[in-house]
Order: sequence, then C-alpha cells, then structure tokens
Amino acid sequence: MTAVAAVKPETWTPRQGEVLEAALSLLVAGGDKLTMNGVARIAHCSKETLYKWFGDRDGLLVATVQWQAAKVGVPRLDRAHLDARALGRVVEDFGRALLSVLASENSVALNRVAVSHAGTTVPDLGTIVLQNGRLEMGRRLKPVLEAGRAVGLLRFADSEQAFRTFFGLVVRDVQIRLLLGDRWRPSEAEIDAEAKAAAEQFFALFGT
Amino acid sequence: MTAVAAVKPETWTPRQGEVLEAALSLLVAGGDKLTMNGVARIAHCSKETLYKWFGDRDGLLVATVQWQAAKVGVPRLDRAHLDARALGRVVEDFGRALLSVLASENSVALNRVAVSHAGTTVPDLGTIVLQNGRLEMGRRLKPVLEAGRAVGLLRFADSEQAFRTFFGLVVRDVQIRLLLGDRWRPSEAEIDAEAKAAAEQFFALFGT
DNA sequence: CATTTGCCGAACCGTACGGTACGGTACGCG
DNA sequence: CGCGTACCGTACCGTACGGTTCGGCAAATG
Repeated sequence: MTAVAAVKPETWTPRQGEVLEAALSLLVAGGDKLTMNGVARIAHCSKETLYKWFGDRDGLLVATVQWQAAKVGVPRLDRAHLDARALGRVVEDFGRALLSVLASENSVALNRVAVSHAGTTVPDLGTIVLQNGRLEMGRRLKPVLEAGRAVGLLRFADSEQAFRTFFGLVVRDVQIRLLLGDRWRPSEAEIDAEAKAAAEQFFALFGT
Repeated sequence: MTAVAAVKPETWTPRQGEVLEAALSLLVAGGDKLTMNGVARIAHCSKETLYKWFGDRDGLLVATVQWQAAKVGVPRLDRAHLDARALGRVVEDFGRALLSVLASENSVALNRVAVSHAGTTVPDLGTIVLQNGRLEMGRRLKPVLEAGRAVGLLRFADSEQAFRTFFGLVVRDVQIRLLLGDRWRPSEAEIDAEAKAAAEQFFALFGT
C-alpha cells in the first residue's frame, strides 16, 4: 500500500482563510485565473505575504485545495441499530451527499485543477484530492456496508468492490460531464431522485 | 438541444499526421510538455509550418484531440438476430471496449487536457471530447438497448437513463482515479472481469 | 520616543513561451 | 534555366507571470 499521505491539519489564521477563500474564488472563476498577482489583488494583500505564508504558487494551490477539502462535511454515519430501513436511509443519504458535493462549483473547479496538475510533473494535487475525495468516501461507507453484511442485510465478497459499484451507480457520468464543461447541472430534485435510484439499484444487486 | 458541434472531418496529409502524432506523444508525456517549440523540435518541422497548418496553439490542440478521437474504433454493433445471448455479448463487449479506451494512456492524457481547457475560457476541447467520448458512446449503444427492449429482453423507461446506469456500472471510479493520477492501471484481465460483472449487473437491473 | 515586527503596494527581474520574421534548401514547372 | 512554392532551422520580439526587493506605514513592544 502506498504511504497514505497524511493530510496536514495545517491550521490557518482567519486572515489567511480570507486569502484562501479569494484564491478559491479565482479557481472557480477559471483555473487559469489563479495568478499570484490576481490573488494578491482581490485579497488585498501583498505578494510578499503570499510567498511568506505559502512558499510558492504550488504551496498556495495545495493550501487552497486542502482548505476546500476541509470544508466538505462527510455525512454522519450512525452505526446504531441497523435494520433494513436505517441502512437504506444511510446509503441513500450518503449517495445524495456525494452527488451534491461532486456537482458543486467548488468541487468541479477543484477537481479540474487537480486533474490538470496530475498531468504535469509534481503529482501533488491529484493525490490530495484523491485522498480527500474518492478514497475518503470509501473509508467512510465501507464500515457501514460491512456492518450491513454482518447483520445479513447485504451480501458481497469484497467491500471495496461493493463500494466501487455503489460509487458508479451514484456518480454515473455526472462528474466527467461536469469536468468536461457540459453546460448542465443536476437540480436538487434530480440529485435526490438519482440518489434514491442508486440506493435502490444497489440493494437490488447486493441486498438479501 | 445544444447545436451538435459538427465534428469536422478535417483530413490531414501524412506529414501532418506525423506532426499530430508527435504532439500526441508530448501530450501523453505531460500536459505541459506540449509547447510549439517542443512539437517543432521532435516533429522536425518549423514553427512557421505549425502556425501555417494549425493557426495557433489552440488549433494544434484541437487538431490533436480530433486526430486521436478519430482513431478510437467504436465497437461494431450487429443488430441482427437479437436473442438474449447475443445481446449479452454485445453489451459486455461494449463495456470492455469502453473500459479499454478510458484506461489507455492516450485517453487519459486527452481527457486531462480537455478538462484543463474546460476550466478556462474558450470551452472548446471539453465539448469535443464530450461529443466524441461519452455522448458518442450513448448514441452507439442506445439503439441496441432499445432493440433489446423491443424484443422484450430489457425493461426500462428511458434509454438515456439506462445507458447512464450502464456507464456507471462499467466505469465506476476508474476514470476519475486515472485522471487524478492514481498509480494503478487495470490489467487486461481486470478489464475483462469488470466488463463481465458490469454486464451481469446491468441485466440484473434491467433484464426481464 | 526608539525599535522591531508584520504587512501593504509597487516596482523590478528573469524566464518561458506564443507568435513572427528571415535566410537557406529542395523540388516541381514553364 | 529561372521562378515559385513549400518547408526547415533559427533568431528574434512581446508579454505574462512567478518570484524578489524595497520603501513606507501602523501597531505592538520596551
């Protein structure tokens, strides 16, 4: 197993948070808009301060990505009494939260810059996003699936494979289309419907 | 419906093909490696020629993307006698081909640059890749699914939704992980197994 | 008050890269 | 042969941006 890049807590002051928020807004406005001059301008700080705080442009990028990653709340997974109804709710809620995050502007912008970065040298951001995104999701849901299996509500051989299938059922083509700039965003209602359908299909495949 | 960006046939001479191949190799080597100087150097041509043929850097990028897109062969879909066995084979083969393409180095590099491009102004490459990738796949498979429904082998309300679910079952997290630079590539055997599993699950959900 | 610290704003530097210009060569054609 | 065309190789230009430096200011510190 590759050494899990420990996600630095890296706590920032409120003022630094403002700067990171400014960087994030530039990232959302357009990946190529995030220049040191640009951030300094809209954050009303000097470039010297940026370099003092974040080292270099990559450092600022990494900090921005972690700043946003720290904001996404992963759904609370209550492992108390697991009956079929409770498990269904948890899985469905999880899918809904996942879809909501992936379809958000911030997430799309973040994943865009991470994908771009992964295509170059310095394979940094891709790993970070992968750890805080897809892999973290797996770490959260898999215990629930295994608990469901333990009480006989689910049947599968490998929880990793089961989770990957659930991921596919939920995300389908949404993320790649958004990353490629398809002008289309799922509405709240659509996200809800898709999460419901995905949960239903998941139980059709793995339920007992 | 958005005007379907007509994919220009845009036929190139063999020499121009060599240049595009060189550009493609640079793209695979690293998205930021594709510079006009770089292409001119390894393609043994002058920058003046590049600008004459392709206009500017974006033109070269677009031509390279279309050049690669034109090379991916979509699986032949034989709509003759549709019994359950034949339909199963077609769907499974389609999934296998889709996974193979998405996991290939060229496709990953191409989607990376398209995603990067989609994050900027000039939303060009993203649209092209979307049209030749995800959307073209749907256009190919949906008639088959509908034929399967017509003869009573499949049951679904909307072929677009059915295809999107199939897409999710096949691709799962493979594409996003590769785009984010996860060091992991599915082997031939894994692709085969995943395609088989996806087809099986698809029929479990939509078969009669 | 003097000094240090932290930050702002702006000027500045070096470089990489997109784009252009120019000299040189090979080849087809009247 | 003379001319045009197409191309190569290279030098060159302009600019944008990452990164550094510096003067100034305000607040904390002693």
